[in-house]
Amino acid sequence: MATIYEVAALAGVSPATVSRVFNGNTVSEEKQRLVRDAAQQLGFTPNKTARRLRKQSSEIICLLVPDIENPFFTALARGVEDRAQESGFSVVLCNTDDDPAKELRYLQIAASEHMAGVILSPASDEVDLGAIASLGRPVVAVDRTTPYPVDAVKIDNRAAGIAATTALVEAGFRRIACIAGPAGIEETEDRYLGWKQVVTARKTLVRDGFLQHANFRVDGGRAAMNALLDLVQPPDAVVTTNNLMAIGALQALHEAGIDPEDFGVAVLGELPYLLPPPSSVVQVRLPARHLGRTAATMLLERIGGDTQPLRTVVLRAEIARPPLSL
Amino acid sequence: MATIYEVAALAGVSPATVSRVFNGNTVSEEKQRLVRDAAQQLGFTPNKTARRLRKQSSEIICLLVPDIENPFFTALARGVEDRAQESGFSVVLCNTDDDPAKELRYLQIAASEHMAGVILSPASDEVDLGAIASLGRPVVAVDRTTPYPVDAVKIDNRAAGIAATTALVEAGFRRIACIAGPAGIEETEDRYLGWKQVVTARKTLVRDGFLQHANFRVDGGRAAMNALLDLVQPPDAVVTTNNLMAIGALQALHEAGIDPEDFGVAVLGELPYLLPPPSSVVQVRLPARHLGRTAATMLLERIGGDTQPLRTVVLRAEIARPPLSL
DNA sequence: GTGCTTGACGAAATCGATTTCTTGCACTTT
DNA sequence: AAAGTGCAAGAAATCGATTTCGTCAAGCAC
Repeated sequence: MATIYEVAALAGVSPATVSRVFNGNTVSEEKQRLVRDAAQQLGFTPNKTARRLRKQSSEIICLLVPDIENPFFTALARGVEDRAQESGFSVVLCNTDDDPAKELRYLQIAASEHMAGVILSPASDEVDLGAIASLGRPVVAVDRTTPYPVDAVKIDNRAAGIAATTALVEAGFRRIACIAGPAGIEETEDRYLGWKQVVTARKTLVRDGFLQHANFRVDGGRAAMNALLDLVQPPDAVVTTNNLMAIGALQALHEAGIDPEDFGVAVLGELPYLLPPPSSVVQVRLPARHLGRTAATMLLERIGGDTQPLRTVVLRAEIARPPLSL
Repeated sequence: MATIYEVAALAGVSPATVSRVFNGNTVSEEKQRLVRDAAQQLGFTPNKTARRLRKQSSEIICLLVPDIENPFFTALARGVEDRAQESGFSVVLCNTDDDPAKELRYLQIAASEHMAGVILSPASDEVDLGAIASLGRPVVAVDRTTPYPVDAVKIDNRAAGIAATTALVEAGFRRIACIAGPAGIEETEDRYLGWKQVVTARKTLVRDGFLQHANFRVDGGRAAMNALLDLVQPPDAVVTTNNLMAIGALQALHEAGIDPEDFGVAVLGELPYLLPPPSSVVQVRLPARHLGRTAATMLLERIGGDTQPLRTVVLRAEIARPPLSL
């Protein structure tokens, strides 16, 4: 890899001039040409590490998501990536497994790697954004918020919960349960509140045990569904607060030999790659990609020096009935 | 962020000593303690950028995949990540969209960022590994190989194709078509050859048009399936060479009102999150995660200075019949 | 006691860019 | 003509670590 010094030597100028050529500063036409020719000839690419050390910043955005295998988050990542590319930034995607320790570790890396900013879906309320914050690096929370004063992009989770539940009520179901995520995660908490609001307002039957907490994964959804089916008076429909848990719930229904046409299922999120789902499945589409794109836009604005007051952007989910893209 | 100089000043030693403490060199007990205390007190973390500039290398692995939204590749990424973590390495995940230009761009970034090594699924045969290679950074090709002399981990694609097709034959299907990926990609080429070998050996009926090429995505699979169904004498079964195309094919079947029980479908790959697939769907499990883990292991060995001759590890796919994990 | 080895450790060079000073020259301005 | 202004461009400092080199003292052999 050629260095700026070799280019300078070949072009017969000082290294400073070479740097100026590549950073848009005032250099005479004459020397510009000399430098560019020399650079071309040597196949010179500026060394990012050296530049970063000097400038104390880079063109890399760190994206922290809890589960890279969840299509919701990969779609979100695509949104971030597309937007970042447009501005010449690269994205580093890191998987936290919803583990605060891993999360902290990546945040420290982001800091010591001089990354330009961080977009994250916090694993818990206790995220320590101290290190990043003290460096003055911008942070945008996405999908979930944090107690720290940072910009955020989220979904109107309660409205989504309301929409999903209402759809089930209107489809004629009267004993609607809810499979929510782990207690304490705001995102799922709000969705569950949406459910609660509707079942209360519509005076549908709610029994003890109709609210199940599960981890966000397929197995959690399945276990929760089984628990619901084991109730003395089981529900006739269920709202699941994320996509993977819905899959688990549908699997459990299938195993129990229940015809999905007879059991209402509403999902907050999309069922990825699903073959025609039973027509009673209601999907509330979460704009994952758009969420990512918006977060990236906000982050880039901050990186660019924008100092307007903190913002929280709330995106609305749209309800979709099957057959969706079919 | 505290620097090594501040720590040195506080501990009353030279910066060199501080560095030595954190790099396992000979330092007296006494000063070790002094330095560690000082570091602790200041919350010192070594600046990775400076270190990288000096050492001309980092602890970051670059992983290039063609489609981050394909569960096959996220599983692979998990494998890489898990292994990397064990050795204290971080993984940067980049999406090439099967676009050689994007790929090249990322490879250049990997080079100028002094990343420790690269694991990639090449978008095409024309990948230019020149830049990376000339830096002496190790590269491991995964899932697909390249003409460049690098280590590789792949799947026995032909065997997988054979297994899938054979299963259909044994299930009694006699007009078996194949939906392959884009022509020219070795990975899909081999799988298709497996199909060809079996249909030839078993003398099943093969018509013009029974081999369809498609992009690797859902829409491609659907279009190909529709083309097959439009044939005058359509097939009674199909082998699809990747997971997403299978989804598309199944969608097309559904739209055409064909009962999936009557139409044989075999997939090279797993159908993610699928509700109980029609019992005639044969899935050949591709060990994606393991593929990633193996590639990471090989790369880390090279990074560690291993100079054994080039290796190509071939992993065998295992055939699975539904209901799989259900 | 002299000479030699060994080990701890400080001084200074180094990685490769960016950026601040400075210098020198051309060109106005009065 | 002297002084002031502006601008291109080189010299050198800087970012924060690692590493080479050299010094000094302790330990050991003869």
